[in-house]
Amino acid sequence: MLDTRPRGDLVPGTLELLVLQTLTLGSLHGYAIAQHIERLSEAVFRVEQGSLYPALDRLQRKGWVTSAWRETPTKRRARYYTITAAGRKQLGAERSRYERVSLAIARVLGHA
Amino acid sequence: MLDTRPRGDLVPGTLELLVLQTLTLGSLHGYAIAQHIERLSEAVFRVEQGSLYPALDRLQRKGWVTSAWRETPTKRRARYYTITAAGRKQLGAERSRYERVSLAIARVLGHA
DNA sequence: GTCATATATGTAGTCTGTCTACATGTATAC
DNA sequence: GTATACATGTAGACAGACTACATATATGAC
Repeated sequence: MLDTRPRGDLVPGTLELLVLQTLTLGSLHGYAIAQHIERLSEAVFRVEQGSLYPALDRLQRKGWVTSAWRETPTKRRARYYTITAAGRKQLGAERSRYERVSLAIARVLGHA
Repeated sequence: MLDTRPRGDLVPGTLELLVLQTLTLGSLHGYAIAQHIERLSEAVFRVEQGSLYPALDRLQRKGWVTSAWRETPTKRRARYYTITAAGRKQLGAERSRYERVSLAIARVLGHA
C-alpha cells in the first residue's frame, strides 16, 4: 500500500478504516476511493487494485458497505459503494481503536 | 498482538520497530522485551511468544540484533538480544517511516 | 513436600491481508 | 490511430501475526 518499496507495507488492517472513512463523503466507486486516499495522504499511500477490491468485498460481506452499478459523470459503468449504518458504527470503533494503538506506539517510542 | 480480540491485530509490521526500540535500553531477553512493551503500552499490546520469537529470528537474520545465552539475575538461562549498529540505523529508518505513515493516516481521518 | 505461578524459550500450523502481475474494456484527448 | 486516464476484477505468492502446544526451572504459598 505504501510507495516505499522494497518491502513496502506497514499498517495493514488500516485499509478498511481508510475506505470506510472515505465513504463518509458519499457513495464512490473503487477508483475514486483509491484516488481520494492517495491524494489526502499526499501520495504516502498507494492503493493497489489487488488490495482495494478484495477489501471492498470483505466490507460488503460484513455488511458495512453496499454497492450498486451506476454510470459515472463520464458515462462509464462503475460500481458505487455506500457505507451502511453498521459501517458507520464500525468506523467509529476502528477510529478509536487506531487512536489507542497509535498512542501506545508513541509511548513505546518515547514521544509521549 | 493487541488485547482487543476478536480479530485482534492492527499495525503488524510494527513489532520489529517496537522490539528494536526496546533494545536501545540495553541487552534483554525475549521475555523481558515482551514485558517492557506491554508495560510501556499500558497493556494495549500483548506480545505473544508466537509473534515475538519469529520476529527476533528475523531481526537476527537481517543482522539487526545479535544474541547470546546468559544467566538471568534469577539464575535461569535466557537468550539476551543486543541491537547492532545496522539495527540502530534500521530503527531510525523505521521510526521516520512510521512517522510519515501515521501523519498520512491522520490526514485521511481528518484530524490533521 | 507439593502445587501454582512467574519466568523463560521455542515450534507447528493457520489465517488474514497485502502485494505483484495479469486480464479486460471504454472514453477522451491529441 | 494511439496513448492515457478511467474502471473492475482475479490468481497466486508471501509476510507476519495468531493460537495452541511442548518444555523446563525458580520461588513462594500452603
